[in-house]
Parts: sequence; structure tokens; C-alpha cells
Amino acid sequence: MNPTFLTPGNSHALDSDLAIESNLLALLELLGMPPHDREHAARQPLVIRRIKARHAVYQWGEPVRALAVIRHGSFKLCHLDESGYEQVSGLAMRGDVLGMESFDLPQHNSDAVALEDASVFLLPRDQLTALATRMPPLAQALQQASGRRLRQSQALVDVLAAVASEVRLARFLLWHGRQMAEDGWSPRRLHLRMGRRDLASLLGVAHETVSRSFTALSMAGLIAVEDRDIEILDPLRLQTFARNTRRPQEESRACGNLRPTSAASPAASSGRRSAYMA
Amino acid sequence: MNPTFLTPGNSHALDSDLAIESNLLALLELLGMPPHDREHAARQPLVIRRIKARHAVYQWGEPVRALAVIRHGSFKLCHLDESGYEQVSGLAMRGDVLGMESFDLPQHNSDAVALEDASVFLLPRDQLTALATRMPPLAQALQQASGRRLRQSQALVDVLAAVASEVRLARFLLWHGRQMAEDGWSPRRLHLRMGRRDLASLLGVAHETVSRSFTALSMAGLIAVEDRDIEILDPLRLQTFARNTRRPQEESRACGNLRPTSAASPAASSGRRSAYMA
DNA sequence: CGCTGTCTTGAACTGTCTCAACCATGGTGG
DNA sequence: CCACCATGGTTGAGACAGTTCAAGACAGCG
Repeated sequence: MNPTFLTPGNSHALDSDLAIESNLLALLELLGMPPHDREHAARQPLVIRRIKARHAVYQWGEPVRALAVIRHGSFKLCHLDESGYEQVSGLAMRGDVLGMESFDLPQHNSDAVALEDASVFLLPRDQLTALATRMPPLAQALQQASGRRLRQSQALVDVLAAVASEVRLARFLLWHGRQMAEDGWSPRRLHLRMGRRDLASLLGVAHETVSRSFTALSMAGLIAVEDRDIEILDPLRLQTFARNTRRPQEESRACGNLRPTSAASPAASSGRRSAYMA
Repeated sequence: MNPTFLTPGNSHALDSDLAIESNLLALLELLGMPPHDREHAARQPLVIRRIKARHAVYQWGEPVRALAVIRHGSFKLCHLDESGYEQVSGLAMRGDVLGMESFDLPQHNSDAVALEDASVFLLPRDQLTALATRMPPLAQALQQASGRRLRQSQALVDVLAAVASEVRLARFLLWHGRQMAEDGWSPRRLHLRMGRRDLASLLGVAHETVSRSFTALSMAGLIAVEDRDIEILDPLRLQTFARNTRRPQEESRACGNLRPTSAASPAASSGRRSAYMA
């Protein structure tokens, strides 16, 4: 049924079962291009592929055949390092382009796994240059998307650069909130699509530490946590807290370490749902 | 904000003092393109700009005016975070393109600072699209460069993902060695262009820890250190050591923790030159 | 020469990792 | 229906490693 399980049958991912025809018009809209050249675009056929949760659009070692523009859903970029540890190295959402990091290579150098049911526009490599030259807006859109992915990658480095795990988490939440806001969602109510384990990998800490950081931030009243639904209660304090790159130094007085402070009610945990909740 | 903090007169960076004429031919060679369309390329004028060590090609907040392709020298990409801490978020060398991360933005979102005297080809933004459409090889080269920068950024995430500081350093050295090898240099003899402080920022650790990690690796006989000149003595062992993503676990026996081991001669340090040296 | 900047080393503290439980949930099958 | 397991999340305890603070050595330079 599913020719795109994580392992078998995924090699011919692009000649997919669930392919639908669409046109370039929708893609340009998705990429935020102004509606020029709509006439050309509308006539240009395009393939949509659906990906089920936990399945990959492409995997490490697979030949590179196309770019994939995310239509809906979100993906994690990851790869197994030599010791068998799954390193998550990025997140991608609606409007992001998958596959750029290995587009000039014969084979993919990472996996792109759907965190939920998702769909993408496919831009086959062999058609792309022709398409781009015929349609300057597309080329421009892709360039823009490339820049955005580069910035996201750098933003991730910023997240990783914080030493304290709570700061890392705080930065991640704020960054993710901003991402959501760009799509018109509330920057304060987040739904994490990944489990603690993946999040830990992304943040570069142990998954237990992620748990503890969540509790710490929520005990401090900065966020509310309910499983994978996060609400940012106090964006300003969270923001100033996230500034602490190194140990609380000068301006830490404002909202420095919440370690010794706020050792308030252990909030008699009655199970995982109500574990913390300001 | 002070547009010229690091260096005076840098605000009008692009209408530079030291501008020289060249042509596209050299650029395409630099970017590794096969010598097609040489005739067109040779006729296309191009501007070279020289940048002195510690000066910036562009800085945060500056309007984006051009891409810069590194002709010689190397750069660090960085930005001051809100707490005034300089976060280094990347490294760029010969053949890399600077400015892509903000090319679709009105203003730069990071600094690109020369680590030594350097020079770059300038590709003004307003001429670029025209150039690219007229010269497909250039467009392709830029796409390729974009992919490479993306991969570098992900590689950095990999480096940061390691928990142990020595592993981070080991991974960085190996990665840097590979970079050098791509340019035809030896992957075993490295000259670091950045100080311990910048390196620490890049690796996400304290600069003292970088020092200690260098000593640890050299005491283990994996590398030899002489100030900023590093020699990789045992690439294989270094490589297996760099695999340790998390705490020394299963395969750590092979070349796991070098902490309790190799507590050999403190090597009576007679100054910084000969501090460690296998 | 003293200055400053870079690098190294030492000692104490403390945060994070690891190992180990525990709880809740969801699915499976007897 | 419930026992059973697998999965994902939370929490505790101890050890170790990285940070921080502090000091010192050396090189370059005005």
C-alpha cells in the first residue's frame, strides 16, 4: 500500500503513487511571488506528491531528482551519523524548499522526513533550468527560498550557541513562534510536531534535559506546556531570558537565572497532562 | 547604530577604494565551471575589491548591494547577539559566495569579516539577474555555491551537535581539513585563521575549553599544535574519536575517552609555542 | 618599558549527562 | 474487557565535564 515506507520502495519516490497535477501558479503564490506572468504560470503543469507522517521525501544516498516545495505539513532534515545517532539538523515548513542542500550533488546527503501528513510540489531537476530561464519569477522565488533556508540554518546555529539548555529551548520556541507568525499563525500558541527526542537532537541536549527545561520555563511562568502544545505566556520575559548566551552576567538581573528563584509549588503532578501548567 | 564600528570608511564598502577591473572568466574558473562560453565571459567586466584583515565586506544592517565571491583569503560570518556577545556562525573560504543569506533582503543580517587580507569579486545585485540570464553557466555556478554554503551550515550544526568539547574540536578540524583538501591543500596541515576566542564562539564553548581541548587532543597524540598551526598526526584515530556524538558508549573502547588515559608527561610547558606538541 | 591581546593553566562550582525508575497512553490480542 | 507490551514523557540521584573566576606566560607594539 505504502510504497514509501521509511526503507523499502522509497527509491522511486518521485514517480509517486499519489501524484496530482497542478500548475506553477499555485507554486508562485506559495513562494510569495507577486502575481506577474500568471498566464504562463497557469499553463505550466506541475506535480504534487503527498507524503504520510514519518515517511521521507528523500533519503541519504538517494539520487537527486527534484526540488520539493512544501505545500502543507512540516519536515525534519536529519541524517544518521556514523555512530547510528539520528542527528536532526533542521526544520522546514510551508513554503520552504527541500533538497537545495544537495541539488548540485549526485546524491542526497540527508533525509527529509515528514513530521505529519504533508504534500509538496515537485520540481524535477532536468526541467528546472529550462523552467527557470523561461520564467524569471520562478528563478527569483527559488533564490529567495535559498536565502531563507540559509538564514534558518544560521538561526539554528544561534540556538545551539546558547550554553544553558533552558536558553536553547527558549530561543527555539521564540524562533519557532516567529516562523509560525510568518505564516499568519499566532506566534504564541505553538504545536510542536516533533517528540522530545527529536527536539533534543535538534537542540543538542539529552531528551531528559528537554523535559526538565520545559518544566523550568513553565515553573517560571514563561510558558505553559501541555504535551506538545506550548503557549508562550510572557513573550517579553522569555525574550530577555533567551538573550543569555553565556552565564548570567551583567544584564541577567532583569530575568537572569531562574534556577534558585521560583522554586515554588511543585504543583503536585497528577500525571503527564497536567504535569506543568503555570 | 554605528555603521563603521569594526573599521573606518567601511560604510560605503562597495564603491571601494581599492577596486580593480577583471572579467567573468576568472570568476567562472574560481567557481569551478568548465570553460564554456569563455568568449562571452572574457568580455564581461567585473570588479575586484580588496579587504584588509579584520575589516568587513559587509556588516549587519547595511543595505545589500552585491554578492561577493572570495578570490583569496577567508572570512568569518558573525553577528553581535543582543547581549553584546559576538556569535560566529560560519566560515567561508576561496570560492565561497558571501551575502547569499541576505540577498533577498533589503539589509544584511550578519557581518562578513576578513580573517586575513583578502579579495573578492563583486556581483552587484542589480546587474546579477541580467548577467545570469545572459550567462547560464554563471547562474548554475551560483546555484552550486548556494548548495555548498547550505551544506557547510549543516556541517556546522553537526559540529555543534557533539556534546564533548574535544569531539567538537576534532570534528571541526576534520571538516576544515576536508575544506582545505578541496582547494588542493593538505588536509593534515591546517593553519587556523581565527583566534581561540572566535573558534570558541564557533564551537559553542568557552575559549578556555578550546585551549584544554587542544591540549587533550595533542596529549593523546592525535594532533600537534603550534599556536594556530595544527597538524593532524593520526587522521584515522581522530576520525573514530570524532564519531562520539554522545558520551563514550559502545565503540568508545576503540578510541573513546582520552580523559583518564594518556595522562602522560605534563611536558613541562616552556611558554606558549611549545605548550603541546605530541 | 609597560601596555594590550592571545593563549594557557589552575581550582571551585554547577549544570548536564547518564542510568534508572515511574506514569500515562495506545494498540494488540487473548 | 483486561493483561500485556511498546512508546513517549517526566522525574530522581550521582558522576563528570564545562563554565567561571583568577592568575600567569609570552608576543607584538606604541
